[in-house]
Amino acid sequence: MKISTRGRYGLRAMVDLAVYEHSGVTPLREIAERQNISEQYLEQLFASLRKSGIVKSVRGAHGGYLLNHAPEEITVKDILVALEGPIAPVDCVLSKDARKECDSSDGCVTYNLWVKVKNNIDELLDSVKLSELKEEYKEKKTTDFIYHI
Amino acid sequence: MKISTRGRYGLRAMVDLAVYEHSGVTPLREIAERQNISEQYLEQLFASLRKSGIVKSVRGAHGGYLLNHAPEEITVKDILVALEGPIAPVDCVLSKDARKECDSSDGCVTYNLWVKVKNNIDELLDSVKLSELKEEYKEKKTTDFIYHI
DNA sequence: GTAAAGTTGATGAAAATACTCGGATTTAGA
DNA sequence: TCTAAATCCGAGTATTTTCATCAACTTTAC
Repeated sequence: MKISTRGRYGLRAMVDLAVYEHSGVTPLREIAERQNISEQYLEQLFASLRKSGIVKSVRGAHGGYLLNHAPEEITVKDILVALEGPIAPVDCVLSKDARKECDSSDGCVTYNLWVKVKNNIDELLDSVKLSELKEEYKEKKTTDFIYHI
Repeated sequence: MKISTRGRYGLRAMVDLAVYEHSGVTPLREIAERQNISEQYLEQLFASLRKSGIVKSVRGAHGGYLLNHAPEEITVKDILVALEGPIAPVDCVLSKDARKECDSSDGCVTYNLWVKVKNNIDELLDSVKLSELKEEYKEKKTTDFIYHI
């Protein structure tokens, strides 16, 4: 029941991208440096994010990535789903097909439980916007600054 | 963000054990047959369940396993934690030590989010008792019976 | 034209997970 | 007392997932 590094790194990178958005496109090299994540690994993650329409890319020299929507309109769930696929404790809650695969010798007594868990997580992840994490990040930076005087 | 087969199989096995509890000890062979899970794999799972004090064992011929508490007093969370370890989306929400390991170059902006997710799941899994799943199972069986007339 | 930057696919190492095997120990009952 | 049925235990294997790297290619600013 863990979020993989794809999700964790990717979310951190997205917060970083949102924070530095005002200065135009951001090349992965910068995010890699600031967040201490391998640039080539970030390439993989951003390929997924781009295909999901969460970021857009500008190719060529001085290119990089941009948010494709305002941070208020991007949820944590959007980002995690793009990176990890659907968030579900078990596959059978995702589709009828997956449910059929289920070895139903238990009559799926646990099915309702897993549905509840999935809905709970979905709702929570959907309620947190990228903009909120962005503000938190900026506050944190300020606090660090004051602290180090 | 998946529950492993340890958790899924183990939970099913526990529901089975609860349903057939009235007839005394239940050997793994029976659970394995009814639930279609390898008996040897079940041995591993029940070793964990026993060490966590959720079930107790009776060795020797005509031995088997028993619930160590009433089904009303066993929660789904108890079972999953015994089988999979602590349920947390990321390690840093589990202890101060784990948090220190965290590569804090992001100032842990995502920390609060993960704490919320963990608490949410914890609360939900804690609220569902084994007795509820047991009743669901029995209802399901009855329905199946009527349906097949 | 060239250097910077994104794009893509292949691949490999490491870790976690799922599952098996063989044998030791315990115990009820013939 | 012997045997069959169980748990108990440690190791070992196979598969899958995760993490990361590399190389070749395309696009574009200057």
